[in-house]
Amino acid sequence: MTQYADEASFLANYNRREFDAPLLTVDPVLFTYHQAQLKVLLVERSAYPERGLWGLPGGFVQIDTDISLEDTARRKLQEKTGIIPPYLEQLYTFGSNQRDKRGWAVTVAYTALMAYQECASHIESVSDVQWQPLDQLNKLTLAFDHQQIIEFARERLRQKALYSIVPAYALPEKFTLPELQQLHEVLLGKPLQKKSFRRRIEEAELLIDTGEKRSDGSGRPAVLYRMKEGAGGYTFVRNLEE
Amino acid sequence: MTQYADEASFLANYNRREFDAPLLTVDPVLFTYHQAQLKVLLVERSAYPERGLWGLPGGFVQIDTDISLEDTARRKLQEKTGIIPPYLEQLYTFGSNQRDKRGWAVTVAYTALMAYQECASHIESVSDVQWQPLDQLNKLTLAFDHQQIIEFARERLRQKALYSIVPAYALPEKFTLPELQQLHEVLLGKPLQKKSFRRRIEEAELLIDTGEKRSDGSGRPAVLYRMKEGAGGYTFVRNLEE
DNA sequence: CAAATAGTGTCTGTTAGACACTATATG
DNA sequence: CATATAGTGTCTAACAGACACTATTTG
Repeated sequence: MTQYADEASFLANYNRREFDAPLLTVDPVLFTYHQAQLKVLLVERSAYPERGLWGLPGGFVQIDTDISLEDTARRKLQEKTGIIPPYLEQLYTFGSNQRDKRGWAVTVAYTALMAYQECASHIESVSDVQWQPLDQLNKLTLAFDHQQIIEFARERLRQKALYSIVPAYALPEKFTLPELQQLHEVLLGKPLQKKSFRRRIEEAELLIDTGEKRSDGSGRPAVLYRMKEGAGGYTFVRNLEE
Repeated sequence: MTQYADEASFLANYNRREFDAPLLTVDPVLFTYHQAQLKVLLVERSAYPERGLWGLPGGFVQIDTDISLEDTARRKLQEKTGIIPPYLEQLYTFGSNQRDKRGWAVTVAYTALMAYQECASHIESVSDVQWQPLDQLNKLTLAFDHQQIIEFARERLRQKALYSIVPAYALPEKFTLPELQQLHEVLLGKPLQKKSFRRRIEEAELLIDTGEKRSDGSGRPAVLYRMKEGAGGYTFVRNLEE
C-alpha cells in the first residue's frame, strides 16, 4: 500500500475507481390512496438489466448534481411525476451480492407519499409510468427485489398508521376525517372505532378545520381539514390496537 | 449509449468502474453500558483521510467475501472486538458530497449493543480501540461526521428505551431489573418509576428468572434474569413518559 | 437494631375500545 | 318521511404514574 506524506498528497492521488465497489442506487417507493386502494408508482424499465419489467422509479446518484441521497430521491420522483411529494423519508438500505445480476448492489430506499390527483395528468401522458394497486402486485413480476422493498415499505407505513397520521400525506391537501380513517383501515386491514380515531387526532390538535365541507352526494357532509405544520412528525404515546 | 441485443450480452460487457460513483462504507455504532455510563466503541484511524482521528469501526464492503451489508458490519465488529454482538440493527444511511474530503460518500450505519466485559480483554490488548463514554464525546474531534452519526444512534436508542427492552443487549447475559432500569434512566436522562418499569416487563413475560441472585454488598440481593428469545423484538403498546 | 437496596400493593390519571346516541345531508 | 353518512356522549378496560409499604440483605 502506498504511503503518503500528508493528507493533501493522499487526496491529490486518490482514485475512486481504483477498487471494485457495490453499485449504489436510490429507490423511492411512492404510495398514494385512490378509489379505496393503496397504489404504488411503477416505471417500465427501458434498458438492461431487467429491461421490460416494471420497477421502482429509482436510479443512480449523480455525483455532480445531487448533493445528498434525499436529493437523488427527490430528483427521480420529480422526473417521473412532475412533482416533489410532500412526504419523503428514508426507509431502509438493501445491499447484497444477490439482488442484481450485475453483482454486489446497494439501494437506499425511501418512502414517499402524495395525493393521486397531483400528478394524474403527468402520468396519463406517458406509457411507462403507472399507479399499481398494491393488492394486485402479485400479478406482476417486478425488477430486482423491488417486490420485497415495496412490501417492506408498506409494512412500515402500516406501523405508522398505529401511532401517527403520516398516511394523510397520501391524501389531497384538504381531506375529511372519514377519508383518513378509511385509509388507515386499508393500511391496517381492519376497521377502527370512529370515536377513538377522531378523539386522539382532535385532542392532539393535528388538523385545521378549513371551514369547508364536502358531501359525497348522500348523507351529512364531512368537514374538510388540512394538516397542521409538523403534524406528520407527531407520535401518539399509545398505539391503536394491532 | 451502446445498445445490446439481449441481457446476456449487456451483462458480458458491463463494467462497474465505468462511472464515478459515491464511496460506500458501513459504520457500526457499538454501544455498551459500564460503570453507570453509556460508552461507544471508537477506533484510531491509521490511514488517510482523517488519519490520527478517532472514528467508528467501519470500512468498505468487500465484494468478494461479504454477502450482505449486515455481513460487513459484523465483520468489522468482529475485527475490532473479537466478538459478534448479540444486537445489530440498521440505523440510517448518510450520504452527501460534503461528509468526506474524497468527495461523494455514503455510509450505511448500524447500531450494535453488547456487554462491556465480553471484549474487555481483547480491547485492552490493543491501543487503537477504546470505549469512549458518551458524555465525554465533545472533548474528542471525531473523523468525518461520526459525531453526528453517534448522536443519531443514541437518539434512536433513547426512543427504543420508551417502548422496548432493546437496551438490555448492552448488559451481560444475566442482569438484574435495577441494572436495566438504571440503563434506561441514563438513556432517557430522567428517573423512572420502579413499579411501572418492572410491571410492564413482568406482564409481557420478557425475562427468565435464572434462580440466581446478586448482591452489591449492601442491601437486598436482586434477582438475575436472562432475556427470553425474541424479547428484543417486543414493543409495548404504550410508551413510557418522555 | 439501622441502613441500604429490592420488590409489592394500591390508588389515580390518561387514553383507547365499545356502542348507542344525535346531527345534517339527499331524495 | 326514510336512508345515509358525519359526528358525539359516555361507560369500560388497560396500563402507566405516584408513592407508601414490605422484604431481605450487611454490619
